[in-house]
Amino acid sequence: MPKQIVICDDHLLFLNGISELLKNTGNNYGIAKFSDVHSCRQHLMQNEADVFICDLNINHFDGFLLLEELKFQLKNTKTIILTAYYEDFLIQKARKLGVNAFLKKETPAEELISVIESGLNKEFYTNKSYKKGVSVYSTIDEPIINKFRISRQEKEIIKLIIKGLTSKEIADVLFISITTVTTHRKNIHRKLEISNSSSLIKFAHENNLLH
Amino acid sequence: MPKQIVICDDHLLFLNGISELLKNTGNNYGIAKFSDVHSCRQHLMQNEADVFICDLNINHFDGFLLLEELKFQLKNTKTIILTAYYEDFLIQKARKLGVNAFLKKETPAEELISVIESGLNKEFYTNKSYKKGVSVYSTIDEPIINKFRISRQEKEIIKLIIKGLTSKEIADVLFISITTVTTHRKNIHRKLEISNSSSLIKFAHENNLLH
DNA sequence: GATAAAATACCTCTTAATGGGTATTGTTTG
DNA sequence: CAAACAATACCCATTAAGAGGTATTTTATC
Repeated sequence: MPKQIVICDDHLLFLNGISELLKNTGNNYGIAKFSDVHSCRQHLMQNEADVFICDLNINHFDGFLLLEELKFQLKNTKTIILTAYYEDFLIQKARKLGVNAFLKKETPAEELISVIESGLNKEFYTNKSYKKGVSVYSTIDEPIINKFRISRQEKEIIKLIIKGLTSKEIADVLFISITTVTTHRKNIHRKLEISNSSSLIKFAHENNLLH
Repeated sequence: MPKQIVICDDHLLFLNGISELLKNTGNNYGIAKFSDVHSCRQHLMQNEADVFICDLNINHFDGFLLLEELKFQLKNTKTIILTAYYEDFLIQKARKLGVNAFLKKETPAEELISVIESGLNKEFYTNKSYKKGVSVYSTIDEPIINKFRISRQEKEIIKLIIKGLTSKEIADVLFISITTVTTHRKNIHRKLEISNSSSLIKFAHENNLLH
């Protein structure tokens, strides 16, 4: 199930840029983007979002106001403030408002994605260089792929399965025998404790091991 | 020959976002991105760029200074200032400095690309409606499912396939015969012009039809 | 150089999926 | 009320995938 992400930022290039960025993570996010508060509010009142990312200063409209207004609609939504203004009092205000994360726009994409992907809990996250006694999302999970000891070639085959290739086609593009592909698929299934390719693809998507 | 574009902005998300945006235009741009002035300067002194996009305020370093410093290296380069600060005096300053365009970050991607693609001349461009300030923009990626005439039950079955269920299991949870499930799968394949469940899942993810 | 891990490949058997049909019963809609 | 669509269900045959093995070669790694 892809996460539904709503982004509100009046910087169109930023809005489109971040949207492309998230689309290309392979996480298959459903993305709704808004550059004005009004249509964004309307959307959030009618649709449940998993993640809501917003700027603080959207066409001179206070992002905090929007968050307060939509407090009820956003109770099951991870809220992330993404802004150029990272003053301590703003961070504290966000925290009190129940915002889940406060990120500056200098944040590396990896960090943003890890915040998006971490479970919705009631902890508060902000960029590490600005933590002052605030709790930080505890773990940036090390690649699950290592945990399951999926090898390079196995990973390669997973990618091709996800692309929709059959074992025969995979054998052809990797210049190996179809029986070898079969063996790899078998080993992958054993390691991940699954028994069909749909579950494999599900696993791959959930654990973000697709590039 | 693909255009070589150099981008300098300390907002990493913006930097990466805009980079993805430009990569996905199909214009085959060569893109070098920098979040600090020093490595950017070094790059520009050694490599010729077709387009140089920079912020004015890169880690508190004045973008104008960088442009002045590199005036000689940039004589054949289209220079674009892309910034959140669009004060009149900044625009005039940029103009005097020989900058080719001054864009605010609210600029639509199309406008940026058209500036990049327009020939290098000595004219000066800035956003036409920059006094008005209100650029409204919102899109929600509309379900492609209607286009392919996937029915409610077919969609239900797609969702269960994605969950990793077999036809037998799907039949059980939907209280229908396994042959019915088979028929539905067949019809789905025909409509989407695919021939295995991996491709189906890929399609579903790409077109965001899983919720 | 020994050992472990990875990659290769085959055999056999079973189960699942796919693609070609046909056909009945509702449901919706112009 | 027809016509179109959706949902149901079965037949047939073929192909693909999955699960149990075994086994050789190549590649790291200690």
